[in-house]
Amino acid sequence: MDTLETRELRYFVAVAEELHFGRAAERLGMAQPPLSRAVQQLERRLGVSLLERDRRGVRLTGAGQVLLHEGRTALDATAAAARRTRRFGSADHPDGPRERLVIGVKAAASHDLLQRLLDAYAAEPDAAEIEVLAGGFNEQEQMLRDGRADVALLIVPFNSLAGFDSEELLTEGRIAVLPARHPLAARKVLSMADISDVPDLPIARWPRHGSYEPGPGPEVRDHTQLAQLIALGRTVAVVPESARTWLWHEHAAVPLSDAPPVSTHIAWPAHSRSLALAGLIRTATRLIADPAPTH
Amino acid sequence: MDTLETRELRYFVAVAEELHFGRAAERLGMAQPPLSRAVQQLERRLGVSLLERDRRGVRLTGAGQVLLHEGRTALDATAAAARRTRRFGSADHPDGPRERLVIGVKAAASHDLLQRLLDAYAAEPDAAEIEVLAGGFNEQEQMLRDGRADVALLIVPFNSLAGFDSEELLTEGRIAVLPARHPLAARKVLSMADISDVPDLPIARWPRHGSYEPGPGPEVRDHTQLAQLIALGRTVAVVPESARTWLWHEHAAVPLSDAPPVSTHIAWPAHSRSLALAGLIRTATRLIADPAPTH
DNA sequence: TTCTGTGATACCCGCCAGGTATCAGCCCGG
DNA sequence: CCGGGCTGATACCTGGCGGGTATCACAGAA
Repeated sequence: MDTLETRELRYFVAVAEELHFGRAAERLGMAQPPLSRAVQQLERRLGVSLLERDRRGVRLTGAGQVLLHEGRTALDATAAAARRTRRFGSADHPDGPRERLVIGVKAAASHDLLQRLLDAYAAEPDAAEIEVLAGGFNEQEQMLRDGRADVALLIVPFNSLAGFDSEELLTEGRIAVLPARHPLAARKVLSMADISDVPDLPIARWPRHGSYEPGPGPEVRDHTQLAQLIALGRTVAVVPESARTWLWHEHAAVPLSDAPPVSTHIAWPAHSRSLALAGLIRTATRLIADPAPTH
Repeated sequence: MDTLETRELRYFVAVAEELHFGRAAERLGMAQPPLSRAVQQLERRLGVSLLERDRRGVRLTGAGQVLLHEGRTALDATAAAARRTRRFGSADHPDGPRERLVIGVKAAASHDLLQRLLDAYAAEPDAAEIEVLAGGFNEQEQMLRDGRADVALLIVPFNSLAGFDSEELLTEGRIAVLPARHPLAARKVLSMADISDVPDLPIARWPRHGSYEPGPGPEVRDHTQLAQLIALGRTVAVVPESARTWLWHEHAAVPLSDAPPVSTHIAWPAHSRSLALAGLIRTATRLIADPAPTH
C-alpha cells in the first residue's frame, strides 16, 4: 500500500482550491504540465477520480471533496510537526529546558481577559515565557491546527473546537456597531432583522478558510479595517460586548435583542503533554472561578 | 519554508521507534546508508538535532520526542486521507451515493451492545451498509486515527478520546477471570491487591502503541489468546462484566470490590460530515435512552 | 590484539520530478 | 463559418536526488 506524499497533497489541494490548473501551478511556483501530470498520477494511484475536467474549468467530485478536507488536515498536521519540532529544538540549548508557549489570539478581542490571564500566569512559579501571536478573523483555529500556536483563545461559534481540548472562559452577549450618524444608531435596541437588510449598510464579509465568499458587503480582515469602514458609514457589524474597548467616537453601539451569545474558550491540541501548557490552563480555569476584577 | 515529506517522516519514525538504523532500514525495506543520510538531511533542514548517536545505539533528543509524537499523528492523518478518499471513491459509482461505514470494535467485547446497535440501525430508513472491523486490544483508537474505521466503540480508560467526538454508551464494573481450579477462584469477592501479586498468576501484558513493555506476564493480543492462557492456569485477567459472554468452563469469574469501572463510548473523527455516520450516532444515543432489553 | 556490531562516508546509477514546446477541444467574436 | 484565445493534456528531454554497494571509523568484548 503506497502512501501519499505531502507534495502530492499540496498539489491537489492547490488545484482543488483554485479549481484551475494554471493558477494553481503559479501559486505553487511551477509550470502547469507537471502539475497536471502529478494530479493524474495521484488519481491513478488512488484508483479514484478526483476532478471533473470540463472545458473551462474544473469541478470536484465527491471523492475530491473528501480528499480536499482530509488532505488539508493532513497538511496541517505535518506543518505542525515541523514547526513544533523546530520550536522545541531551538529552545533546547540551555539545558534547563526553558519552555516557551505561543498563544494565538484575535487582535484586539478579549483584550482584558488576555491581560488578566497573562498577569496571573506570570505570577506563577516556573512560569514559561509566553509569546502572543495576534491574528485576524478566525485565524486562531488554523494557527492551532498547523502548529503556529500551542494554545489559543477561540471564539465560538466562529471557530470550531472539534479536535481540541478546551475550557470555556467567558460568555457574552453581542452588540451592533453602527456609524454614529446613521438613523438606526438612535434606537435603544435592535434585532438582527433590523440590521440584516439595510441597503446602505451591507454586512461586511470576512474570510472563511482563507478566501472570501461573494456578496455585497466590503471585505475585511481585522478589526482595524472593520472599525474604519464603520466610521466611514459603509457597513455595520455585530460583535461581542467586550469589543466596546476598541470603539471610536464615530461609532455607536446598540444592544441586540436576539443575537445568540458568543463564548471565548481556551483551546489546545488534544494529547498535548507540555508542562508549561498545563500550568497555563490551570491558571485560566482558576481565573474564571475567582471573581473578575471590576474595571 | 520547506515542508516535511511523508517519506522523511516515515523514515524518522521508524528509526525513532527502533532506536537502531539497521533494523529500521530493514523494516522500511531499504539499505541502512540512505536511511542514515535521509535522517541527517532531515535534521539539517529542521536545524535541530533529533537523535544522539552513541556507539551502540541511538537515543531521542527532546526535539526528537516531539517529532516522533507529532510525526505519528501527521502520518496517521495522511493515511486517513488516502483511505477515506479511496473508500468514498469506490463506493461512488452508483449515482445514488450508497454510503458505507466501517465500525471498529474490539473482537468479542461489547458484543451484545454492538448487536443491539446494528439491529436498531438496520431498521432505520436509508440505513447505510455497515462493515464491522474487529481488532485486537486497544487497536480501535488507531483504526480511527488512520482512517481504517469511520467510527469505533472505544473502551476508556484503555483508549483515549482526545481529538474525537464521542458519546458514552455504557459503564460497567469489572470482574477477575481466574483459572477455575485456582484457590482464589473460590472467593466470593476479590480486591485488586489480591490478584496483583500472585506469583503463579502473573498479569498478562498487552501491546501499547504496537509493542510490549517488558514484564513477567505472558504477551497477549486478543481475547482468544487470553482465554486460553487463563484456562491453562497461566494468568489472571481483569475484564469488564460484559466479558462473561465469552467465558469458558475452565474459567471462574469473581467480582472485584475496588476496580475502577470502564465505559464504552462510540467515537468518531471530529468534523465528520457524513450523513450515514450522523444516523448511526443518533441510533446509538437513542439506544441508551431506551430501556435495554433484559436477557 | 582481533572480532563484532554500530552508524557514517564515498561513489555510482537509474528514475522521476520538473522544464519547454506543442497539441486538442471548446467558446468566443467577427 | 472561421480563427484567436482560453482551457487542460501530451511528448520529450534533462538534472537532481533517492537508493544501492563497498568501505570506513570507532568502541567494546573476548
